[in-house]
Amino acid sequence: MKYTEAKEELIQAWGNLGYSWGLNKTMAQIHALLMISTKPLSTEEIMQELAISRGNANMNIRALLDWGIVSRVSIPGERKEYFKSEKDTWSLARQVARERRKRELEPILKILREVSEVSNDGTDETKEFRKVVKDLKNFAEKSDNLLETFIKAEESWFWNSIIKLLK
Amino acid sequence: MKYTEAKEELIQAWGNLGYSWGLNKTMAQIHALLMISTKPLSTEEIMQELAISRGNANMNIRALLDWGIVSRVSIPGERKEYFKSEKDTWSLARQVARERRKRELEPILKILREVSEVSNDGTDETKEFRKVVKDLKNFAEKSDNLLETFIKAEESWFWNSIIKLLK
DNA sequence: AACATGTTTCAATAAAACCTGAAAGTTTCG
DNA sequence: CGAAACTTTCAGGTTTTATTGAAACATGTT
Repeated sequence: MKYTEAKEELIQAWGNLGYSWGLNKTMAQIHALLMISTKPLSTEEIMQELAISRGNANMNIRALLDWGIVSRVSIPGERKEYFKSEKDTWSLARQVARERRKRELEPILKILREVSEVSNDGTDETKEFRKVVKDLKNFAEKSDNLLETFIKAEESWFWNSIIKLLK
Repeated sequence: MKYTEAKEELIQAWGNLGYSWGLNKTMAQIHALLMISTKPLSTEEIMQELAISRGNANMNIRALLDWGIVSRVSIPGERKEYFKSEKDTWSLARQVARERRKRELEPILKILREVSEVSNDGTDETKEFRKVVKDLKNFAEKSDNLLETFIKAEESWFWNSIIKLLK
């Protein structure tokens, strides 16, 4: 397989995967581009490679900075801004986990805590509701702890434990 | 907090969460409804509760059946079909993990395996590309194994191991 | 067969998400 | 200051995705 073809395909696939991780397609594609680039890229270069507009490039780069998985790089003597991606897959995953925890798990936990205060009026509906919410809360809290551990863990420690688990 | 209010809020929140799990909003809301219902519901009842059309209800119920997290129930003497959700949070999570693995992780693994065959022409670009792909592949494979274990695991065994991990 | 009861499909429509490009804004430097 | 170099914003246009509702389809029942 040729390089340009492989590159094309990876960017495409990354676009889809990123999408299911809560990024959007373009965001994920910019990220893929930066992942495989040997050097930081400017907005200009990104626009060109992906054939997207300046506004689009700008907005999605900002979103990536927001997620904390891309950073600005200044090159001495140049006024343009350049961008590079965190390349270590492990830190990348940790960062994504951190964001998703903040954006998704925490809000639902908040709601679950709120609605678990529903007044018990003795009807079956309420009883069932309380039961379901309790279970969900329990699960969500366990997941939250697990995620937190993941986020804080060292790579080697984590995988070693997991490998033990898998055996 | 009153029941109807709590119910409303939970359905709303579940809609959002479900969305970030790869379901769509309505699908997730139907699911929430079935989770807290004390009895199986008919299409009619679902339409009413969520104020959605028949077509919409039908399509999303089908999608939930497809994901394997909702099942049909027939009530003797009734012609209508009723639906109920798997209520055990743990099996639910397992089922979602199973589907997402199939729908997301496997496709990207396939691509990663393909593009890792990129011919090494000695340029820096190719070198970097091969390195990145190798790392990603490694990570994706580890995740795949972990997911598989999760999917196959017994609840108690899994959480016990995790609790040990967390300590 | 005609009817009643329920389910599925799908073309049209509506809503949401996304992208563009030009204009406005900012920073740097002579 | 004023111009050049670069970045950000945002109204309007495009694409994608979700929803409706009515017609077609099934499956009994009389």
